[in-house]
Amino acid sequence: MTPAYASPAPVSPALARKLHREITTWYDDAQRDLPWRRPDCSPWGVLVSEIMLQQTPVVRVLPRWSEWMSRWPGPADLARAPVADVLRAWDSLGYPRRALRLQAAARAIVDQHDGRVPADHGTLLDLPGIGAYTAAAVAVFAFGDRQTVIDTNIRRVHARAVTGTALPGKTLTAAQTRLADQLMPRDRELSVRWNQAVMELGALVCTARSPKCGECPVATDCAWLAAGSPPPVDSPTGQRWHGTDRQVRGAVMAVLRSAQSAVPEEWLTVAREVNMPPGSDPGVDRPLEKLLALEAPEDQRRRAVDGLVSDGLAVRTAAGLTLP
DNA sequence: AACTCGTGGGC
DNA sequence: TGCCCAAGAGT
Repeated sequence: MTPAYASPAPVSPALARKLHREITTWYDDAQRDLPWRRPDCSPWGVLVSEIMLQQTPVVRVLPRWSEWMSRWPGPADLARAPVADVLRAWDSLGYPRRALRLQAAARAIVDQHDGRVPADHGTLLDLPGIGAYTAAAVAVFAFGDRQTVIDTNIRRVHARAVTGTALPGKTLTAAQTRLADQLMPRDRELSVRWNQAVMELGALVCTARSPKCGECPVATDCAWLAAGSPPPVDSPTGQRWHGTDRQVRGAVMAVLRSAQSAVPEEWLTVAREVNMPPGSDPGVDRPLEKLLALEAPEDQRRRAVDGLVSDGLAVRTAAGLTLP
């Protein structure tokens, strides 16, 4: 009986060892000098970087991470910070509830783990905002554990080099997890470098668009290249961004971050012809104009505001909306 | 399993 | 310009 699910062809130990050698050797020279990779970076610094890097490019994270770490060097520092300060420090990194969850994780670390970042994968998984990827990443990069790290870069490298497809698809499959496990070096220290190296290869060379196959250390092993670099099978187009609740939420959050005082809710929900607010609150004018310029009806704006309130990203007061 | 949740840069 | 993408998590 053939199982109903597709099982990946096993990777020969010889090929696996060749990939380990070629990619980790490449990494020794090519790796970027990122602050959260330095030996003196604390586990907390690694955790903060991993949360910020969720769906957010490295170049945008770098300055925010540095400010964040000098302001809140440890979990206890962040745990006692005002939420509004946290959301303003998050700035425009996007997905601001990550900032809320990071602070919730800091409080859990203080309350339940004596103020120290847990080293155990399962314990990390229980913290808010930490899923399978981030738990593995912290266990590996902060504590040198042997865990299989699977992010979008690693999935793409595996898809091309081993499976022979251009892109891995949107969701992580069980077959991809099995393949990643198969490819993991048995040796703990090598496995740590392997995780780092494959991720870096995906970020710098084996990129989603215009991969630099001429610079790839495993070009001669690559199943996708050998197959003639077939184009990706087109995936269903996702939701448009223009005119969505998300766009409105983002614009409202930008107003609240820049506001010195509560913002009347009508300013945030009116669709057109607003009496532009008096310039008494310098800084809000620009984000307020951007919000107003969006093509979104009032009911959508109200829905977006309600969503922010129910997510704890904003609070209603008598004077209007503010950060928590 | 399919959706939601921000933001800005590249092509 | 419009679309795709970036060290995902939670529901």
